[in-house]
Amino acid sequence: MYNTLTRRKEPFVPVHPGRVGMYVCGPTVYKPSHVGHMVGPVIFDTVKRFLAWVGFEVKFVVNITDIDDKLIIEATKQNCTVPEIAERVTTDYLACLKALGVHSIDLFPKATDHIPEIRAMIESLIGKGHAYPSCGDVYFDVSSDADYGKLCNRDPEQMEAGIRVEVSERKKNPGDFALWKGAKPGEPSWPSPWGAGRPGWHIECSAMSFKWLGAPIDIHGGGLDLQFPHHENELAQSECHLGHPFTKYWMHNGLMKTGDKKMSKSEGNEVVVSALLKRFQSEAIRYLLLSSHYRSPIEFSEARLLEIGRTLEGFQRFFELFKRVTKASFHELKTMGHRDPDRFNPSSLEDGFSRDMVSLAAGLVECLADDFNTGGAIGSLHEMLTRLNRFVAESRVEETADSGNITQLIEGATLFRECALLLGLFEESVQKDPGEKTELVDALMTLLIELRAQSRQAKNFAMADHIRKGLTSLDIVLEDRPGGTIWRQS
RNA sequence: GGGCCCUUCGCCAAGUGGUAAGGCAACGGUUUGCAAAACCGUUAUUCCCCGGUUCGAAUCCGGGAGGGCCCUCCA
Repeated sequence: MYNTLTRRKEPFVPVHPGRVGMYVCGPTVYKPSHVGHMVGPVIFDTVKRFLAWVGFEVKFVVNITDIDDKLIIEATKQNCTVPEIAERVTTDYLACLKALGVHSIDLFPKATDHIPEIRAMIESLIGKGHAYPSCGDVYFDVSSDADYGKLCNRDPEQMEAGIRVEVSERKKNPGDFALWKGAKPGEPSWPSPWGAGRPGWHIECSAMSFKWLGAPIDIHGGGLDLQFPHHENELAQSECHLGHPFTKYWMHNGLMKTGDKKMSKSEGNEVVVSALLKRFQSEAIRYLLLSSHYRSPIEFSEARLLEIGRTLEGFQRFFELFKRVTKASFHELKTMGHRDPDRFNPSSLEDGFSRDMVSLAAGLVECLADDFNTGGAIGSLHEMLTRLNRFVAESRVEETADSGNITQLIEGATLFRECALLLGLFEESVQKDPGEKTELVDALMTLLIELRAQSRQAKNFAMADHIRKGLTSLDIVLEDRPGGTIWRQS
């Protein structure tokens, strides 16, 4: 995997054999999640799926930052309390994750539940000479850390030249950052040796990651925009506190763009997930996020989502075909759920369908093993789909219902499902716009299909085509399959 | 001023020294009464440009052009 700290790909060797601790920076919960917030969770969910499948025991933690200046401002604006905002936005965030198939996060610790740990860490940093109280605040002293800037490869002096915010009088060096912020009247606060206040922005992640994952942890992830200052500062304060490394592998995902600009709450160009989910299937959103490499920027557009919708229909049709032929539901196929080297070894098989499927699956695994190349893996998924469809066509299993072929088809589809689940795709069957399809519609369709079948039998193709064209104008497509005519809404 | 990164078919996109995956779109073919779906085939002798290294480069090095992100709000 690519490690931001070393700026190159490295073999993944966890700190403790067999176990992996992964911490990903979650949201500051002051505004509903936009699609950009989903990139990291979906990527790291996939990372965990893969690592777990390979055999590691993975603990995956995503924090919720529920106290911050932004929350205080938002609460004032909405005339409610900070916890109310935090609660509401957190609920939205969790619902979005669930919709996108992000199920692998083990814990969502909240900053406000870790004030004692945060205070203790600040005390330790002051004790070691890395931090100093100043007018009710406490700052981290950047000049006390010789390594400062190592994550982002930056020289503190050079950074001053590009500084674009006012430097507070309370700081010793312009690069110093707040560990603790004294409260102004009316602001939410907690007692501390430096006066009532709240934690600064970066300290909560350090404190929570130590508490829930220990140190050093294996993987620390987040968006590219967190690299500086958030992660640089986390790294500095953590290593000064610990006296040893904080994180072995740093992973950063690319940012989402709209119209060539970064999507962000402050740009005001964000596409809110909950609204998007009303108009597009969640699967298409997940597919979009996984279709390019996680370190690249992703351009968001509805046109692209629509295109992916067409792509997904091809998979959907296969699942329906699979059910018609095997009488089994693709979404209920039992997979192994872990790596079995024998099953991913094509050389042990004779030429043919099974061998092709295994070799495509092995290719997919190789993609994921190479810095989580989900785009390449999706390519393999498409090739597997084509191979499955080709098998159905060549074996004529739809007409013959040959039991040997059915067994092979089920095996192939099971392998495909195992691969798709590594990406979190096709987990559940997609119900297409329910409500339209009622018993009455079903009965009427059966009648029309029967009438058309009779017309065709009588060679009255004009009538048969009239029926089909009429249905087409109602967005209903008929397909004459070997086992009879089927219909679907387009 | 400094740091990081990107540029591959009409669009999206994989590929990190061994001779260009995949998707969408388009066009042929098989199939079909005709369709639909599916399958097969075609669509980049070429990877922003110019040099260099190498038996061999989209991949490495140097230079140039264009674009993005970051330098204390951000996933």
